[in-house]
Amino acid sequence: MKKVTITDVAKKAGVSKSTVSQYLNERYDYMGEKTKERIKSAIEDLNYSPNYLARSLKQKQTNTIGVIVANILHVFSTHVIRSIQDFCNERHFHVIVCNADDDPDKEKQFIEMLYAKQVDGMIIFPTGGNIALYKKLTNENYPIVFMDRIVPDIEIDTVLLDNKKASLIAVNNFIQNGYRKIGVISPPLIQSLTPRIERINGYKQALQLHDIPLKAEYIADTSFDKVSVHLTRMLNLKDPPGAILALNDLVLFEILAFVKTNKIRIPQDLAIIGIDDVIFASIYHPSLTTIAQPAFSMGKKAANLLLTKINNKMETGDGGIYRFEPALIIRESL
Amino acid sequence: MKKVTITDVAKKAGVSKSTVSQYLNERYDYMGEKTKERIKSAIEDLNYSPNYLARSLKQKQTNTIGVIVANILHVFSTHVIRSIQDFCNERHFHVIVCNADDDPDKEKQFIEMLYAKQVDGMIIFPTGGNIALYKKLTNENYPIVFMDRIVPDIEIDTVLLDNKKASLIAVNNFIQNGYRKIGVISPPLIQSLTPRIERINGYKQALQLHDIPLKAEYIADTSFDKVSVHLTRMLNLKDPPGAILALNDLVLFEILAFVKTNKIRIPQDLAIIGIDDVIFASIYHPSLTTIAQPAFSMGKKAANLLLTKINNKMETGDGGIYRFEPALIIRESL
DNA sequence: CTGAAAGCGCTTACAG
DNA sequence: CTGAAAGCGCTTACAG
Repeated sequence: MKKVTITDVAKKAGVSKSTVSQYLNERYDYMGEKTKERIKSAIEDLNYSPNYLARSLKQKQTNTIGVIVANILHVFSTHVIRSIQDFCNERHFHVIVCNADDDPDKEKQFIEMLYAKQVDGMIIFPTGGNIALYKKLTNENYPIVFMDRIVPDIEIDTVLLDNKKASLIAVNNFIQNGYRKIGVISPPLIQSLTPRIERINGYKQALQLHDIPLKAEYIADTSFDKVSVHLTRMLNLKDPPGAILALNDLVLFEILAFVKTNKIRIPQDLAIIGIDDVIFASIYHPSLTTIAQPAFSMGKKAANLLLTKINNKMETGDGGIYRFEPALIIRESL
Repeated sequence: MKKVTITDVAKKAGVSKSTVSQYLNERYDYMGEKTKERIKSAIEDLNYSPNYLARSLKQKQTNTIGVIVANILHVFSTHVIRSIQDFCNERHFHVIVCNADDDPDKEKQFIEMLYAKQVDGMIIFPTGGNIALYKKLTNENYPIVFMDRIVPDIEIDTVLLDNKKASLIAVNNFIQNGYRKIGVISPPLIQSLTPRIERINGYKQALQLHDIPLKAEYIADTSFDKVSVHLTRMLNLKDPPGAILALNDLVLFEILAFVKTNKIRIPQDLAIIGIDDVIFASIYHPSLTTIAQPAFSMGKKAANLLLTKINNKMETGDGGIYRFEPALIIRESL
């Protein structure tokens, strides 16, 4: 079953390959009607489907982009990916998604693979562990957009949440509702992970603005499997927090698991706000007040920035930072 | 910023392109040590990265597969995709995911695009609306695996849940717990959507096995936005059901939303089992008894079948049906 | 209005 | 042990 090529079509239609190619690319400018017809029916008869690989090789454009996500387990990643796909598919771009699993080595491999496959550009949730590689790509003007995390000293457009504001809003909301003993649980505070750092800073700043002294015992920075340990510790303090800010969806999940096994009542025993609007927030009992990231807008923005770069062959971008507004969704958990 | 090609490397190393190519493909059989070294350092000096597009064109293999999912909103789809990706990435295959959105036209477009891009094979959650196209591909021995849905009269390997059994297990569990008035809510029963049809049949069969007469009023087949309407109707029956089987995750979600707004207590007022083990099942209050699909094994199986076909250039498969066992996860919702 | 020719960046028999 | 040549399936100036 050998594939039918443009040569077969040309032969069948009694014209040259060039003419068939013109036809395929809709450059009809000077093409005779009968020629068009003959090519059309030859294509149908032979059931010809052009080989985009060959075209891409020649045109140096694959109409494909790569997305390398640091960790696919976050709802945020999922939503961003979906929105990138929607945006790109409408514009006849394909997207290849890779999950780096927070591992810089994997990230490196994926970047190199995608690059070798000649994808026209990449949207990366950077692990932060491949500075040299990021630099190399920007130096040669390769289209890249970063998502969610800022990499210092690199001139790449970056789309992310106004993370500090997310925490500010959350803490303010607690305070407005009468809570002053406010704890926070964060995943490990690694310097390169912008959202965590900024959110913790926002939390601290918000307390200071309200003249509430920071308490180290109210702050936990922990891997997911140890969330319950820290909660136990906090809630057994002489003066335990009455409210907890969950720094992201996975932390929130662990907190809710803890709450369930320990029969803690929300919000009577513990008020909760989570950053990331998890899908079950509205049906949970009580429904959960959350800070939503506009993941769809953010994905769309990143895709738009990238495709614009690809189409205009502009410089890789000025390292602009595009901040998106978090949205407080008030429900019943405080 | 022109790209460096194999010709540049050859020139720099003072050998021919052929030799560089041999080197790249690790055919060192007869290659002199000094030659190897020279090529190696030339590659490093020039920062050369081979163009896989050109290689693919020549070798007629792209090391990329396509996945076309009927509807990405289901957890099941998400998990299957993740598992396909993991499996493929380990084997240095890339995957391009497309969401057909339950629209046969979109599905057709995606199939044709992916085909034109020369992906080595596809895993499809078929909408069922493109029989001619599926046939065409199998006729030319193109590697395809179907997921989740059976398309009649087509010889394509298909991986799916033992759906009937899923319902049987659920209904049996209700009965063992003393429930005999058991309702079911299903998304629209379109003939081509195997899971729904089989699950409804399983539900009916299970009742018959226990000599419980079927009641049409206990069965709702409805779009998601009308789930609450049907629930209202059912629960206002003179003899309302005391238990409800949610046929998939999205239906379950709607039921839980209804339960919340109407302050219905689970399981006292209504017992629930959902097919699909939603992520929040364990932390929900009460935690939810579900029937889990082994989505990861299923994705892996599909990927494995496909890659085997691709590597062996075997016939497109005998139309084997690979059924996976549903697993009852007992929690507290009945 | 259409065709011949060169070329995209590789790989692969084959010759020596 | 290495190189010249042909070819993968397209596109694109350019000639006529």
